[in-house]
Amino acid sequence: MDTREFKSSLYKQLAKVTKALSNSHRLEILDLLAQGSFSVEYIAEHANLSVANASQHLQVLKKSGLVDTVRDGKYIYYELFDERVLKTWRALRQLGFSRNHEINELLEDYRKRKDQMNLMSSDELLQKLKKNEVYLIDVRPEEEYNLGHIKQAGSLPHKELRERMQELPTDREIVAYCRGPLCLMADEAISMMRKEGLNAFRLENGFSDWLAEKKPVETTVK
Amino acid sequence: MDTREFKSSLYKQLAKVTKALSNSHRLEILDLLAQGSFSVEYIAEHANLSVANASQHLQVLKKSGLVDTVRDGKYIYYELFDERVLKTWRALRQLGFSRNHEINELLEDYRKRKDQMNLMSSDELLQKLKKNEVYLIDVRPEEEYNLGHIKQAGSLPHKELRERMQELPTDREIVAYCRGPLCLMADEAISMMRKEGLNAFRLENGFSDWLAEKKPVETTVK
DNA sequence: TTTTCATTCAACAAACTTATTGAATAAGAA
DNA sequence: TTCTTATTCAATAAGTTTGTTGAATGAAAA
Repeated sequence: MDTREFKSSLYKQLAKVTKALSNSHRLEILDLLAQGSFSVEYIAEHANLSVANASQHLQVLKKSGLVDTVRDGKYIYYELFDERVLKTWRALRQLGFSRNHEINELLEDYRKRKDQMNLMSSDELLQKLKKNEVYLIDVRPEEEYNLGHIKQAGSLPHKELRERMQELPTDREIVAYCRGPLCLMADEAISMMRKEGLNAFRLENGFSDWLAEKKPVETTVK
Repeated sequence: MDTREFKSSLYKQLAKVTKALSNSHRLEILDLLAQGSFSVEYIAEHANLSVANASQHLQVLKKSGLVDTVRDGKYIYYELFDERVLKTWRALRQLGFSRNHEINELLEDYRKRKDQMNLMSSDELLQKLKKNEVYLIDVRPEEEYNLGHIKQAGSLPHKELRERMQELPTDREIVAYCRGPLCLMADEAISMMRKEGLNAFRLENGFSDWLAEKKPVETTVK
C-alpha cells in the first residue's frame, strides 16, 4: 500500500462516522439519546418513524460506533457510546446553528408565533432555585424524567399538562424545560400556560445542556 | 406548519451541514484548508482529484457554509469559514479516531513498517526549542510554510528533502512536522532521514494542533 | 414446550450522490 | 479587442442511501 492509497483509506474510515451523522432522522435519534437509553419502539414513536426504519437507522449508528445496546428483558435499549459522542453532537449542533441562517429564522419564527417566548438562562434559574423563587417543571415524558432531571424539578409531562394545569401556582414564576434547544414540548407548554394567565418561562436550552454544564441533577430511584 | 413538520425541518437543516461532511474527499479538503487558503487547482492536486471534481466538492462545502472564497487575481482561494469549523472538524476527527479501531490500527501499522516512529510531544519540543537543542523543519509545501509555521522552524519541503539532505546537522536531534496527525509527509521524511543515520523525530500531531494549542507561530513576510 | 412480541432481515423501487467528460464562463493579460 | 486559463456548469452513468413491505429471528413469558 503506497502513501496515497493509505491516506485515502484513512479519510474513508473517518467518513464512516460522518456518514452515520449525515441523516436528519439519525440526528434526531441522537438528540433523543442524549436524554438516556430507550427501546427501538420508543425511539421510533418519538422520532416519528416506523419500527423497521428506526431499527435500520439505529443499526447504522451502532456500526459506526456512535451508540451501543443493552438488553433488559424483552427490550433492547440503545444509548450513546460515551461522552465524546455527546460533545461532538453539541459541536455540530452549534456549527449548524451558526452556519445555517434558516435554522435560526425557523426557530425565531416559531417562537414568535407562539406568543413572544420568555427565555430564562440556566444561571438565572439556578439563582432563583436557591432562593425558592420559581416553580420548575420538566415536561419531557416521565421515562426521561426518571432517568435524570434538574434538581428540584417536578415531572409534568407535556401530554398531561392540560388536565393538570390546576396543580400549578398562580403566584410564582413557572419555568418549564425539555430536552434541548430543538425540543418543542417546552415551547408548547409555555404557550398553553400563558394562555391560562400563568407567569411561565422557558429554560433557554434544556436538560442536555444542563448536564453538559455539570449543574445539579437528580434521579428518581425506584 | 405543525410541530412535527417544524421539528423535521429543523433536523433537515442541521443535516445539511453533516451531509457536507459525509464524504472522505471533503474531509481531506477540510484538513488541507486547516493549513490556510488555497486555489482550486492546488486543492485538486493535493487531494488527488480532478479540477472539476474538486470544484464540485468545494461548492458543496461552500453551500453548507463551511468554507468561503476570496478572489485574488486569476485565482479563487478557498478557506474555512471560521474557528468553529476547525473546532468541529477536530472534535469529529477525535471521535473518529476513538470510535474506529481500524484507523488506529492503520496508523500504527503504517508507522511500524516505516521503522519504529519516534514521536515527540509538542511540550517537549517547546522546551527543547527554548534551549536550542533541536533543529526543527517544516516539511509541508513552501506555500503552506509561508502562510504560517512554528516559530524557529525552517522550511524543507518533503519533495526537496532528498537533494537537500546535506543541509541537516548530524550532531543534533532533528524534528520534522507537517499538517496534522493524518499528514504522512513527516512520516516519510523521518524514515528517509533515519536511513541516512540522522537522529530524526516526528512532532506528535502537527501544525493544525500546534495552532489550536495557541503555541508560538510566525509568518513569512513578503 | 409453545406462544408472544420486540427486533431484525431481505427485497425492492425511488431518490440521491458521485466521478467523468467536454463545453461554457468570465476575469486578467496581451 | 482577442487570447489565455482558472473555474464552473451540464449531462450522463454507476453506485449508494432511503423507506416500505412482509416475513424471519430469537429471547422471554406462559
